[in-house]
Amino acid sequence: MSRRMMVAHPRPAFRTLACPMKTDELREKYLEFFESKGCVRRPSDVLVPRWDPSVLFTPAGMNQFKDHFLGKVKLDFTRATTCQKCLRTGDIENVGRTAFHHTFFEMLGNFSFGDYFKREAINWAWEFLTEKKWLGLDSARLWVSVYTDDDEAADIWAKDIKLPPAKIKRMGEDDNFWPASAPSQGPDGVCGPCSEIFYQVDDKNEVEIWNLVFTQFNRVGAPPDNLRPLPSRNIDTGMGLERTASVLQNVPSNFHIDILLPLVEGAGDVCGLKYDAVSENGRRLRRIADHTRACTFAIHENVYPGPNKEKYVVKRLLRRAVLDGRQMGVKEPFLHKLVPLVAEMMRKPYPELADTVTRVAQVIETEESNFFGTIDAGLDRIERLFGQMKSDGREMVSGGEAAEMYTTHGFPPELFETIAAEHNLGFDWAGFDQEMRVHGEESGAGRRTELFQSGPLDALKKTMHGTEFLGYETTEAEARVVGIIAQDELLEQIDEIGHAKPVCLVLDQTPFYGESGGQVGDVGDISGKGFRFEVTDTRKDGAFALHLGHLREGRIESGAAVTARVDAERREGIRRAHSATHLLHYALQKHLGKHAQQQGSKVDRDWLRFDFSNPAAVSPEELAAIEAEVNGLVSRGAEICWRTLPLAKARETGAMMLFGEKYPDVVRMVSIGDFSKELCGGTHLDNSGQVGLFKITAEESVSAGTRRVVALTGPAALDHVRTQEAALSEAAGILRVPPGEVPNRVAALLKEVRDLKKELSSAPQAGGVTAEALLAAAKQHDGVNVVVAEASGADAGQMRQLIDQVRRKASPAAVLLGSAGDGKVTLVAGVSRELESRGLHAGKWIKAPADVVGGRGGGKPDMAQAGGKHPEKLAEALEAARREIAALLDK
RNA sequence: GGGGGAUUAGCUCAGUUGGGAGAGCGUCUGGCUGGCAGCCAGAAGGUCAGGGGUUCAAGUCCCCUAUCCUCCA
Repeated sequence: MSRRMMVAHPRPAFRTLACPMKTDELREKYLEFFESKGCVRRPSDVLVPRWDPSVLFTPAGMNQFKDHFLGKVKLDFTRATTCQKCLRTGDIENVGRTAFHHTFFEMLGNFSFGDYFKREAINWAWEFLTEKKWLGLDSARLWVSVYTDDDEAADIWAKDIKLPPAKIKRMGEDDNFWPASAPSQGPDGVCGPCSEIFYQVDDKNEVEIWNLVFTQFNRVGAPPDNLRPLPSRNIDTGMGLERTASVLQNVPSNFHIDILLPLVEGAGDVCGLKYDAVSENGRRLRRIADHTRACTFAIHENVYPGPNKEKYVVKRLLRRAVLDGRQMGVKEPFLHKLVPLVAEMMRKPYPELADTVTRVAQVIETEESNFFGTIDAGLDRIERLFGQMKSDGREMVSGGEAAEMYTTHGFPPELFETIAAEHNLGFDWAGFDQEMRVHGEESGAGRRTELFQSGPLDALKKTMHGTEFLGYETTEAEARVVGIIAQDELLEQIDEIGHAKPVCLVLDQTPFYGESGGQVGDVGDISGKGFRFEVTDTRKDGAFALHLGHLREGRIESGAAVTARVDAERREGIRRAHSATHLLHYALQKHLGKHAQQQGSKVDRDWLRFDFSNPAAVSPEELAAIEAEVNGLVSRGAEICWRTLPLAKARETGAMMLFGEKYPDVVRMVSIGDFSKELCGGTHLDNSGQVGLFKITAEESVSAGTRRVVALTGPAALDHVRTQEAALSEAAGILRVPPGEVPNRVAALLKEVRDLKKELSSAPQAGGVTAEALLAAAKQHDGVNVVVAEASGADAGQMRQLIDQVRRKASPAAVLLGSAGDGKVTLVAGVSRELESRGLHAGKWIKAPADVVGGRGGGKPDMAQAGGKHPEKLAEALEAARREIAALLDK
């Protein structure tokens, strides 16, 4: 993206076209046009591609086709077109400042996988842009760029399109190559030149609206001669939806198109301001609109604000937008009010947003409140800091202080600066930036995973669609070995018994369930002529089931016929837990409300963990009701069945589906009785009665707004109940009461213990020594009551109390007590406060006796404490104390 | 994944070179009082997150664990 297109401030909107094309219309026309060219229209991929570890968010239209481009999958089609929702944070600083930067945006694309190439891509782009039937843009305002030595593309623009040479600019690899600067700087791999199409708005402003990427090379190493032609050349184009809409609608900023302007103005409404495009607040409102849109989509896909990865991005976007509001004077959560408007603006292409408006708004509101809380806590801290600065005579908040407030307490520097200015104090931005750089380095630059990974399965993926799953009907089946993978390599055979690392077998078909949808993978064994392989876990890679385990006997060759046997008893437990999970999901929604949607789930052998959204802890009463509900459904013996159907049909039936989850075109729907319908690939019971018993064992928090329930089924549930029962009856036995009386008895015992403790500590004497007795033994010395005595059996606390009593009753007094026991000596000394002025110091006094017993000590002037290791010398120590106090008083 | 911070009464938090566990709010009791956080007096309430170590002595210093907050990747 070139920087020339940036404008400091968008001009106010003006409309000259009588009936400019709506954004929704543009999106539809684009897809329609490329369908007419033979492209298959595919839905937008999810915004958060959990299957792709190399990115946090979908950054471009081609992302969902990575494997297609690399020939890693068997192709069902060779031409495609999409409108893809994307999120990028690379240029986040520019959002709101320029006319064309977003975090969230949509990209219109057409793609060719070894099918059409430059000529078609260029001709069709031009046709779509200029033909009256499509966009009908004035061709005089269009010009293009091509890669410096891409004569082929330049030729097509010149000869086919008949663009004059002045309108074909040649640019270098930093502008017109993908990835940028790839020839000289890498990375190695698939790459190619590109050609950009610009629209000239006026004398000064231009907009890049379309980028055509021609992936035709494989880069190998450093130049020269490092670009090798690819046998199969691809097309990857991206047209910015918002940019093109701004051109069509003749508005100077993306933020003023029909699907964004209402949102910007709405942001003004919830902040109590009128939108003014050229003001500072205008910039803030645009940023709020953008970030809210981005977060609404991300949260819709169940990415909640959190401490790392994509969750952190959402959190940062939200807080930035809230800060903008706060800087404009808003002191209460407001962002969440914009969610319905986002859903409304995006209703045409993404109707599903409407289903989650309430939940998304609630998540945002919670985060807003948290952030306001963070700010309030920070304000207290800043108040103290300012006080300190005033007394130190400092007038500038240092970078270190600002950075600490930000990195440790989350207090935004922009707000810090504002508040400092209100107190007539400066703010050291340069120092702050420096500190943040250091912090960033300390946090370490995380290794980035390679964009295009290759694996041992790639060869298989080119020839097979995947492993056929037979596990719904059976736990045992005949199959053929199609792949053996050990140490990341595809092998023809393996005969090493007891490989240290697990080996992976791929079969053409299998009864083994690979871990997915929360259900754990199956275990069991795979055997054939002369060998046995123990399966310890089953996972999935795309449509392939990977049987992980160890060879126990013989030798396996690729192509061998095998019998695959799942541990059927374990599978039974998993089935019970999985069906019970669906029952629980239903019961939670019935008792807590529709918002109690699944957030995550783990299904193991007669054990399940279920996370769901709920604002607060589930009360014990509600929990009991939910458990009873599930057991009621179990005893009803409802039939469980499943069928496959098109995704759209499934949605119509109202089946439970997870928002933002990537579902295939044909889905499997599991129904229990007439109440539960969920899209699910897991293995289930035939009848709900087979669950046996359902027992909730825990309810806890996972993160803000999400609760977790852990439960057991079948034999495990029964075991759990029995264990609890046994513990209770054992306790009852010890207490010699019936089990029902245990709580009362324990409460009574606790009270008794507490009362006895209190009685003991408030006893007027400790170790047989009383304050009165000590007073009686007091010796007058120079008008001071001096008491030095042994208080055997008293601990330090009790001796302190005794000293206090003596001091109160016979001030002025100097008291030192000692007690011996268990190999050590404890000494405590105290003097009346008025004696401090005579130079008396308990801490100094106590040193003399402490020396005698081989210890040290110290304390405050009026009370000190010491200890030693020679109990037998206590008497000697006390004598030393008497001498010392006499000396001190005589001074 | 890394850095910083927190964890003390029901809640919000103080707690200085290691040496008597505190405040405000809330609760309870008694008294006073026409109001908007009523006022006065008194009381109850603590495994200072858990575990280990250093020390005569640890809320305080060191190590480990857990949970939470926060920034960065």
